[in-house]
Amino acid sequence: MDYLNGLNEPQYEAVTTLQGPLMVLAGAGSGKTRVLTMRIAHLITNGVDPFQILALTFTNKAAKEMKERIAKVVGNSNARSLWMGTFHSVFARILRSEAHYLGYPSNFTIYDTQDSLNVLKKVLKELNIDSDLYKPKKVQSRISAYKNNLITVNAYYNNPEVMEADERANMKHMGQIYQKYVEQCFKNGAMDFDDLLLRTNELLTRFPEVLAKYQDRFRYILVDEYQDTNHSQYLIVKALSSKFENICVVGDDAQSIYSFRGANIYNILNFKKDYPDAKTVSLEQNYRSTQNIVNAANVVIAKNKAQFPKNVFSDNEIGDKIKVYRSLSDADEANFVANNIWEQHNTHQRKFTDFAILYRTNSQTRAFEDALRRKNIPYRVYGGLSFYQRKEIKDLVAYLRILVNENDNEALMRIINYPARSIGETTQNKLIVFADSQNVRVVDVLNNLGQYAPQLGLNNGVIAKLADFWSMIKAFQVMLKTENAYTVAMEVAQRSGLIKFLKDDQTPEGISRVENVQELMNSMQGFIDEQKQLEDGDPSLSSFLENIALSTDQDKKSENEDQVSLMTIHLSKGLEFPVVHLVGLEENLFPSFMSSSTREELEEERRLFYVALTRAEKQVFFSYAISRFQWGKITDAEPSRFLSEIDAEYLEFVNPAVTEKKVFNRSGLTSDIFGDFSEPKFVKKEPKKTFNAPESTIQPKNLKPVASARIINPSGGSSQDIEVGDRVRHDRFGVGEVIFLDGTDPENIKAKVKFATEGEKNLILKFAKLTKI
DNA sequence: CGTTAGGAAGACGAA
DNA sequence: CTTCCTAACG
Repeated sequence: MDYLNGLNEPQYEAVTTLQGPLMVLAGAGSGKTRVLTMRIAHLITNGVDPFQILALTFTNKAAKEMKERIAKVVGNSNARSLWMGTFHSVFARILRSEAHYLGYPSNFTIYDTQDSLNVLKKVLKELNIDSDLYKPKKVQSRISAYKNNLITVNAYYNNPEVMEADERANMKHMGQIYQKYVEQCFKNGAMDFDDLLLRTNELLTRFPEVLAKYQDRFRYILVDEYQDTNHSQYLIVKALSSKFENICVVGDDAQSIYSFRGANIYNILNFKKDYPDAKTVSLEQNYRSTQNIVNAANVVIAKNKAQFPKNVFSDNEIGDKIKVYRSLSDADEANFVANNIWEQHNTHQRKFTDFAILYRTNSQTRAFEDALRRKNIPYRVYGGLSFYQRKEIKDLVAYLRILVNENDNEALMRIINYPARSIGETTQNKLIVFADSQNVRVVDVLNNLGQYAPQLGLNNGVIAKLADFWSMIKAFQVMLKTENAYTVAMEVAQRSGLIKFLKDDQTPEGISRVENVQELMNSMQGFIDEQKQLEDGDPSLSSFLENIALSTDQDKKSENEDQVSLMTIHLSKGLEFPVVHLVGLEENLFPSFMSSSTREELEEERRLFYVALTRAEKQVFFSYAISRFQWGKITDAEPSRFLSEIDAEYLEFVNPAVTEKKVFNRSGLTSDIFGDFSEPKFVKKEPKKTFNAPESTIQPKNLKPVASARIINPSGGSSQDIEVGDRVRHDRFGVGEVIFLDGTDPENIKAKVKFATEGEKNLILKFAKLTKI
């Protein structure tokens, strides 16, 4: 049992308490993952069948890593039979095998947020509901809230409270919309993310024999990140564990950051009420960060009211103070960060992977990408528009989805005329209207085209096109019975005309789309190979589709490349980095303007701040800008209140040096710049245009990132200095050389460029979108 | 039927 | 600024 060596006292207790309810309050960096893995290993070495252990993690990547670590202690075959994964993936798997209870096909499609939004938009249109009053996103989040609170359509109509709330919000048609949306998803054989949990609850409550089966199987249940579970997840865990009560939850109330998607911090705060016999263990020693970082984080989080009292501490070195950098603009901030990383890389022997840039919103990435790219610093952006949300990927995936579940009307309508095959809007509408009138699905009409054709009111040419299209799909389906998923997908990509269509577009965007499709094919091949090696692996197409539907950005494996990580704070949960740049510390950005109205919202923002801070091992850099380019114009900003919540003793203000003096030579300003956060008024007096240096007025497109082809979000738009003699690319005129620059007003600099093919052109830099090459 | 230009509206976080 | 949607044209 040498794996127990080296655990501290509370860790040891958490690992060796195997029976009964247990709550482990694990502060940031307190060795939580280690405790979880060792506890599972300990269960197995004490004779528990791994098959009877269910471990719910926050990401699939975490599950995978934990399994590997467990395997090292108890061996591969033992670790393999563990049930381990996210709520969504574990219960999707269970729902597939029990789908018949609910009237669902076992090959149901999983709709992501985008898919479900599309369904909703159609529902709103069909019901003739004004989408100005009923913003699809708003409607979607309300429906999500119903589902997460187990308010089914029936329950909705029996719940005057909720109905009244909707009426007060001027949304009295919500019930109608909700019902239609659920019906449509059911008809499509599809579940959205919330359904995976809601339907699991339905399964467990309506069918006692199913509940009993899984209660008996999962005798030991562990839940990681318990503070971020929602009501629906809470009930699933409660139901499954109620027989044996061997339930171990691990979490940190100070790190609850997902209430916007229904997470309920009271699940963890009230654990003792649910299980009065529960034992509580607190892991308070932080092994990750310096004392300075831990102390600063403690000071901030102490401002929150709703939390367990705790005393997180570090025995590590005291460490550097947190450096605070005040910048003039978002571009300036990005330059500071890039310079800083560059310098530390060169002088302190740090690898690029040691650095993380954490921000509140995805839209902040661009400035940093530009700055890093200009310095040739390799980086990788996590999150944002994820790979699988790209249009070209969704298009190909829609074809594949149809093969697995032809009832998936969303997928069908997406591809029926893509690439264009003359099945236009009019035809599509006729199909839909007709299918509705016959109370069948569009796919049923296609399957019985001969029978229905006379009634459709379409001419023979169009009918032939429909028949062609559908026989192609049918051929793919037949092929799928004998060939593997990769072969079929390749055939689909080619025969559907998708690849050809994409290849016709020779713009850099078009080329990258083809590469993306190629990348999807590669990842599919990789998935198949991986699954084949697993004893219980499933290399089928439907398995692949489920995998990508539930994949997270963290799940994508890093290539072991030396790259700076860029991500939102939400995505950084559970990760750690030697050096963290926490950027955009401004009021209305962080805390977000959407979340500063109530105390609850503000406390969550503060927890988010806490999470960001505690990602760092050695060094933290804060930065904020006093003006920022957003919504197409420059906006003034004040420093975030979180900065003023940290005692000055933990902070150090960095001199912003040259840029500042260049722009501000007015006396007095530079001297008190770092003084007073509480008096932001002088910030507002700053002249706005001064920040608009030439670099921010040039917006070249299609900059190829130097980092690598793996960058998730390589869309262009950047700023850079252009000088006489530079070689540049213009969207229309091609490549040329800058021969003359004219003008001092940054808004209005003209450039004379000699193009190879087009001759000399006078261009206004602001509009010309030149790319330096 | 398909493409494109132009206008309106949208932006916090994400399985 | 970007994305989405509609209107007009080819």
